[in-house]
Amino acid sequence: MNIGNVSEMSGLPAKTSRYYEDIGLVQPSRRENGYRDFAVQDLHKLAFLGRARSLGFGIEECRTLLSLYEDRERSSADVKAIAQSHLARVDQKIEELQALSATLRDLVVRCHGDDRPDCPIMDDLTPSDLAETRKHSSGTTL
Amino acid sequence: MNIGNVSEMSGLPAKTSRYYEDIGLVQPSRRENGYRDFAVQDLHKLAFLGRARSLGFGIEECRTLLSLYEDRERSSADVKAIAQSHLARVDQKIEELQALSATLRDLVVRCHGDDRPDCPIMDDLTPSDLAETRKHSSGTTL
DNA sequence: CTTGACCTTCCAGTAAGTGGAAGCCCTATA
DNA sequence: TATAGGGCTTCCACTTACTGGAAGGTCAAG
Repeated sequence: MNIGNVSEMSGLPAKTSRYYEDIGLVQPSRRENGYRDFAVQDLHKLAFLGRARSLGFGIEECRTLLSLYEDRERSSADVKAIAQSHLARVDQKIEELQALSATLRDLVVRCHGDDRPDCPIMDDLTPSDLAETRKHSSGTTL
Repeated sequence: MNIGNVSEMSGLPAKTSRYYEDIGLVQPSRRENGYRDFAVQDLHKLAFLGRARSLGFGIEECRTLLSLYEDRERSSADVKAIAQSHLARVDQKIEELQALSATLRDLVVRCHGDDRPDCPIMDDLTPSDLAETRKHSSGTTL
């Protein structure tokens, strides 16, 4: 199967399938002309990866999930543990964003939003206490 | 003021201040020995940037906010518009993550999590309908 | 034979920094 | 005065998970 068909059937862009080969998630064989020749199993793997990625699993988690996926003997506990830790990260991120949303909403409500320079958003961004220690929690990834 | 002091007082790592100089957010002067010499205004700007970043504003938004911050004549409407559009993105992201959380939670609950290979998470990740079109919404940024 | 679609590789760029190496500069102490 | 340390400099590479694009080979149709 050519990469174009795989792309169509898996929903992944061709570039992504090539990238997944680069990082060793799939190993399609090659034809004499150099074209990749994807087996049905590769297609399944790619579709699996697409689903897992759309659920927010990171690439390395996907790699683990994929090895579990291929292991007919794997325990469901292994899979569950990964999903649970991912869920915890997602929920944590939601909390952070909700706090952020509340702050922004408050700022936006308090800002009259006319052509006067006076603005509570700016006031809030302008710190009086410069030595305050702030955590850069916005950098947390999923 | 040396970069170390600025780092301490602004809460930003020294590397970040250098990076912000690289991308033109601050322009500290230099001493004869090549050391950066930050003025109090630079310190204020960096602290402002730290706050704005921790509220999730992107660098380019920060650049705009900073120019508004420096413009004593700017209208609060300009600032409000940026904050509002950012708030909308944050809220959108929260919704996406909540949907994700619900899906993951459901999967985790349904998985018995023992040493049997049978696992609803895997089943769910294994698509029966390969031609289904899925959006890769997980890639949305704030 | 040519056109156009499809395939290949490689390079570069994204966001926003972070880590590390090599090498000055400055100050204090033995 | 020599040296040790800490702070400062630049530059390069790495991070995540791709995506865009250029240059060029392959294939099927007209």
